Amino acid sequence: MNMQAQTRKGRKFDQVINGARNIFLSQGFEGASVDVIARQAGVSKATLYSYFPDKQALFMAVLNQECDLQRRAQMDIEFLQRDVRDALHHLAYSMLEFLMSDEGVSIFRVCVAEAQRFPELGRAFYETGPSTAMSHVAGYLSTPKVGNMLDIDDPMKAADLFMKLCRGDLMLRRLLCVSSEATHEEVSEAADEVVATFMARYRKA
Amino acid sequence: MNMQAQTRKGRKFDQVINGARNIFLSQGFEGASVDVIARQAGVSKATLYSYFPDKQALFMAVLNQECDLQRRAQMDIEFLQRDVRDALHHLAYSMLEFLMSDEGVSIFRVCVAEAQRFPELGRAFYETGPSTAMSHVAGYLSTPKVGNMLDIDDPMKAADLFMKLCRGDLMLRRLLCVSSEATHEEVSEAADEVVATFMARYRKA
DNA sequence: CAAAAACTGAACTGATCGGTTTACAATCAG
DNA sequence: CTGATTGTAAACCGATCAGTTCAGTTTTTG
Repeated sequence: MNMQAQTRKGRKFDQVINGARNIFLSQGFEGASVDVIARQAGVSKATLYSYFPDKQALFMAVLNQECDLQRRAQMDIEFLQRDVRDALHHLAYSMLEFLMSDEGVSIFRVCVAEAQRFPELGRAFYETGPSTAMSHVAGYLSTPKVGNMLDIDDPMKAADLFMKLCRGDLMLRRLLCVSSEATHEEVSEAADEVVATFMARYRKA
Repeated sequence: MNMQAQTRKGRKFDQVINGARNIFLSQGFEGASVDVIARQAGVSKATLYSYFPDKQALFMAVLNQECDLQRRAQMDIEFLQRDVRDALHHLAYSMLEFLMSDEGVSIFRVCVAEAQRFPELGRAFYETGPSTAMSHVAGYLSTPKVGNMLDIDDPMKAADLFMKLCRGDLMLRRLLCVSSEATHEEVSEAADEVVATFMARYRKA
């Protein structure tokens, strides 16, 4: 039997979560009405409430799932066997691509907006998102291959710098809806700048 | 007569704006109820509605005022007659202090949260806040005094870097309510790091 | 002091919200 | 087929919300 997960508690579970995801990420918590979520999910309100005790629980479930997605998305950073400069560029590029995507911007926006109302949420997002990403980068920066090329005393601090460099004006403009999705060229150029600055800061004396 | 400004249209105008500011900045737009705002302002709801046609107009008025404050706060960055390294440190420190303050975090949070719902808002905040700040920094970086010390080809790009360096993990943790207000030591240390990285990137060849 | 302007408090409207209930239909397991 | 599970649609509840109204009080002004 391969239906142990699908039929866990009802057929429409995924519909509910996905519908809620769409609405919450675009409207925020207060802005999203349960009726609209149910309609978007193609599900009756009663069904929705048979899965989740209340709106808040549904919200947290959506964000938790999103945090898991974030976590998994960072796993493919591991194949960094190449030249250090190339690897850093690849790292910066894929990080920028996620940060600038509609999905990345939406999640970040919602988490920042609701962090006060839902204290656990902000922490959970930080841990599964930026924090683990930073750890991964720090891990790579501790590699002997990198050590041969750059003079990094504090890998965590260096990883923080690397991520700072990725969150520039480009991302700010997206968060504030000043500009829409960036072109591949803009992103690649930004990644170049990240690498240039990072290597300048940690070049061997 | 010194009451030309106080009595412009009614005595309670400032009370209304200040009350609304408190509630909007801490609760967001949807989360703030007009009754609560009126109570916080020490004013009747009827009075509030005699000043502003609706909740949205009040919200925009508050944020516009806040943008003006931001603009004015950056004017005192001008006294930069000292040593370049000192000036950059001073710049970074005061910028970090604002970014990390309760006020700075609240404004940023609300603007990011409501940028989709109020398209003008995101742009207005970006222009009066980060954008003008960046221009000011770029202006300073174009100074001959700086030119003697550093090799800056594109001042705007350099200013973007400078500001990126200020928005690090420290600020992210505040936005997501992972940690509360930072100590002066942390801020000063962060400012050191900003200057070190910036000067490494743009050192004379 | 007197008239005008500003303000109050409370009641009220109509809409929307989160959440529940009910009476019924579809699906599925044995 | 049968009976239990799962889902639906719509009405419904109490609360809250933005915004209005109004009769009466306070403040300003001349």
